[in-house]
Amino acid sequence: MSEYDPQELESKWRSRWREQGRYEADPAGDEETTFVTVPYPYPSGGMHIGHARTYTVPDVYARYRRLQGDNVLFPIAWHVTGTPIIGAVERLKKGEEEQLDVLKNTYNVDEDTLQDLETPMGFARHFIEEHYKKGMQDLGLSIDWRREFTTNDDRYSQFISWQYRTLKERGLLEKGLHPVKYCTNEDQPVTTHDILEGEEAEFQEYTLVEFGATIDDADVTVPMATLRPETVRGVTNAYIDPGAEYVVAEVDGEFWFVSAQAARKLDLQGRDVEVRYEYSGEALVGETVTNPVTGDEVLVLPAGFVDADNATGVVMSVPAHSPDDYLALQEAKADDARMEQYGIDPAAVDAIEPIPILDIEGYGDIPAKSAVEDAGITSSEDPELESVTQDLYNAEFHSGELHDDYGEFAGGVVEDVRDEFKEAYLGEAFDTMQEFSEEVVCRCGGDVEVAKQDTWFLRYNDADWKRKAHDAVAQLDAIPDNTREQYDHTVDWLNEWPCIRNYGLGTRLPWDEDFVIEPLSDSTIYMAYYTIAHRISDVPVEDLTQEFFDALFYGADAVEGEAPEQALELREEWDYWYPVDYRCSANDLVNNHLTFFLFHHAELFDPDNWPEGITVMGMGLLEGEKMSSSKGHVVLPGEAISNYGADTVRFFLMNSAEPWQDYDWRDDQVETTQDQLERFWRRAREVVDAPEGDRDALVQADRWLLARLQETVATVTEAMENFETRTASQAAFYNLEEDLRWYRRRRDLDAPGARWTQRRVLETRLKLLAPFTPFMANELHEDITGEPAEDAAWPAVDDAFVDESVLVEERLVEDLTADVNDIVDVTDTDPDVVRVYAAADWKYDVLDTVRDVGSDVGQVMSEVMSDPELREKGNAVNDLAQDLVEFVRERDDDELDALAGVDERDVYEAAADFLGREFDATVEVYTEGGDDVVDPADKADRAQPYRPAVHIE
RNA sequence: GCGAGGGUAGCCAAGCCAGGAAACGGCGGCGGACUCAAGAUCCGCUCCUGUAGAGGUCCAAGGGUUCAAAUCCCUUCCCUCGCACCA
Repeated sequence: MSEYDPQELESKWRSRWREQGRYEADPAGDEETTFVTVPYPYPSGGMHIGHARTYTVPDVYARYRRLQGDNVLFPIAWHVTGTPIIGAVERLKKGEEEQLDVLKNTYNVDEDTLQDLETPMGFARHFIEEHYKKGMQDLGLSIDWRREFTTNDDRYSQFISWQYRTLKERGLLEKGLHPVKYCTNEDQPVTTHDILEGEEAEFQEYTLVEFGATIDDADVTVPMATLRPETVRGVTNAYIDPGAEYVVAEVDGEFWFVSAQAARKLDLQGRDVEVRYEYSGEALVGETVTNPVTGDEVLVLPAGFVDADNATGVVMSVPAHSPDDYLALQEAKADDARMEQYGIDPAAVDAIEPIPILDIEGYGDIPAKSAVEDAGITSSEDPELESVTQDLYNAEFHSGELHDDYGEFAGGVVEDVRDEFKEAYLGEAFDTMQEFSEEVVCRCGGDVEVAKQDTWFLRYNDADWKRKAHDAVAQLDAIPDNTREQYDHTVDWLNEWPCIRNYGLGTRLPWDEDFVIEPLSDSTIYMAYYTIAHRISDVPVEDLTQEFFDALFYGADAVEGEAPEQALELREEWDYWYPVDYRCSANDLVNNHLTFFLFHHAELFDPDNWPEGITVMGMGLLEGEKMSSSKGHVVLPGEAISNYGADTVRFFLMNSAEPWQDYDWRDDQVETTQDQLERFWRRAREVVDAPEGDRDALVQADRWLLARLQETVATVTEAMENFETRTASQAAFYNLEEDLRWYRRRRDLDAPGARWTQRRVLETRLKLLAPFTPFMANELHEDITGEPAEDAAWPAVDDAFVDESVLVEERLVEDLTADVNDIVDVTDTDPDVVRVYAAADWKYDVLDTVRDVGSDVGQVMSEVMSDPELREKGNAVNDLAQDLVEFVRERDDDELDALAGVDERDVYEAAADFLGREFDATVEVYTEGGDDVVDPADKADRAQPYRPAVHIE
């Protein structure tokens, strides 16, 4: 194959790998093992180029470790747990346009196939086979395909059941009430995907301040909802919507006056609610209510802005700290008629004054007043009010200091004391209820409310468990290293995690089949399942008992009586591969999946089997923008590969950024990459087809290139160890290419020594590139040596070619060439003669002195001036010493030592022919002050050690 | 707001941890070589000034430490990601 035809080349290697089962890995001798994993894909849609990188990073590492002689396992499976696939199928069955558009136009599903997608597993199967699996195979991922499974498989479920029974036995699962999104129309919990409006809504916990009131001669509680419980001492009055429906309901045995909607919500939130009487809001207007904290009696005023459908429908007013309340109070004071209409004495309203409860810098004594006045706001309709309010709330939260009457909380900053303050009154003056931050509507059109449901939690807040998780973080190779603190932070921050859902694919909770274990909770230790996935199918499902997995993971001693033999056989597989060496994953999973992964390993396995490393990956952009399958803004791997070839796609993805950095797929850049690979191919073919050459005929330029090659090998190897795919591929491809560019100028490429050198460089380079562009590299390597690169060994630095002095010598020639070039450029002359003057001997003596004495110019001078011969030269020595101090400072000792062994004049004489060709001129080399020196322009004395003077004419 | 990361020439991007070169590469642009021509390839230039390899001004902004700062410290501004029951 002489033309570069990636499609033909790549399909040939794909079938070869498939036929050979090339990447099927089994326990063998006692060689090193490497086990890399990547989160199994979720096939609720197709694969795009962003996924391609996620899977290529571990593949590149896997291929690298194989070249290093490891037995490498790289498996994959399919995550189908949960509701997204089910949701997608439902939208398809309903004939939703957007969904059909994505399926047909983005993922090219044809009309006939659509009906196969109408069952969840049918849907998943389609995307697994037609997109993910095909995409992965086209990319040339070195996956052991015998081990694939889905998380809906019976045997997998038995494994997950074992995990959850074990956690329950260890007290790490707990049952409790938890807020969920609940559709009041369908009477069931809903997920984000079911929500039409308010997808971003958050759960908010309101504090209910239990004011006392008397209604129809009966004592009732009027719970007023607030997000700022600490303002309770600043309440001057309350507001209610006089036209809305309210009720007195018995809530957990107490009589509460709340809006009709609030009574229903409280019912959903696990309260025992019985509605006893119905009222309109007006019933409370003009009454007084008693502040449970201060004992103050305050007036209830009518207000249209109160929303009976938010929280309890009754709010307390804190005009000193809420711009809204302040303005509402001003408006109430100004509207005597309205007050009278509700039977309220306007004088009583006029008497209401704001009560400040905290101090903040930058605002007056009454912050809400000064905030409103400074902004020139006079009406509650002013659009600027919202941002003024937000600013004040932020300022109060972060820097407001509570007044003295707050007792133990006095002087405290709101941010620090709010929760404690609230805690102190809970059960007495305070209660709580949940509410969304915005309105939420179900796709069915029904109203979604917060409901509390019995749920099972994973107790990530367990102190012992947290400690073990921290230990797992501590022994982890976190790549990049700054992710380590993110794991620690997440471990500390994680609280109880509800680990079940009401419906969806996956594993049923073993002791309560109504619930299914949710996706982030059934994917924490499944890497262990890979080690046995291809053999566990020989075990009948019913034999996969608790004892079976106990024996498998904890050994024969962990079970009473005879351990199942098959379990012990599988245990050997597990022992052989575990632990996971590296898990490669997206950086947005640090906060949940990856930390869960650490938690569960830390609990269920010994430290020896804890994960050894995690590499996180950055986001992919497409032409500078976020990819989005719903907008069709994606590139499918299949398209990219058929346009450019898999090697180009892989190389671009690995080379454009390090794995943890964000990268940008840009078509023009990918095209350039393809051109570069094609150029590489052409050049490589020339070398392959040329005679082998002769190692004994090496000259300076050959030794230089071979020395550079050794540096490259060292750089690439170190980078590969650290997952620095960009550094590695840049060094192996671009940096070496630059060296070759110089080499081609310097050397007659047909000379036997050059032939040998080029072959050696190519062969080594193909091995270095094999993890990145396996198709091309294997093909060329096989052409040149008879075996594919992947069957060879990773190159080691060859000491025979490590040569610092040849490197510095060549550097002198490069510098000289660049200098002459500069002069030619600036003077705009085409030289006939180039004269090069190496520095006089005494100048090297000054250099030696500088090296001995150090960088203090004064000291260097006094040393130098003690030599009478040098003293004669006066200023020239002074200038030189200054320059040489700089020169020495900028170089390390190795380089200076190497330079010290170089005879500059010899180097320039040897390069004279080359320079002559470069500039089409005669090149003459002299030594400054030599007997034969020809120096018409008086340039020679400008020579410095390793910086020859130059004259052109 | 909290946690993490970032702001480098027209664009992408390295250097920053271990201070010492107008600052690696690539793309784009300009000029030249080769060619009938195009493509490919090769060479040079691409912050400002400059007919001798130089000088000047630079790494978000401002201040500081140092003989020396893109790099260390402080302040400010801006951007990205995450902040949970979505996977």
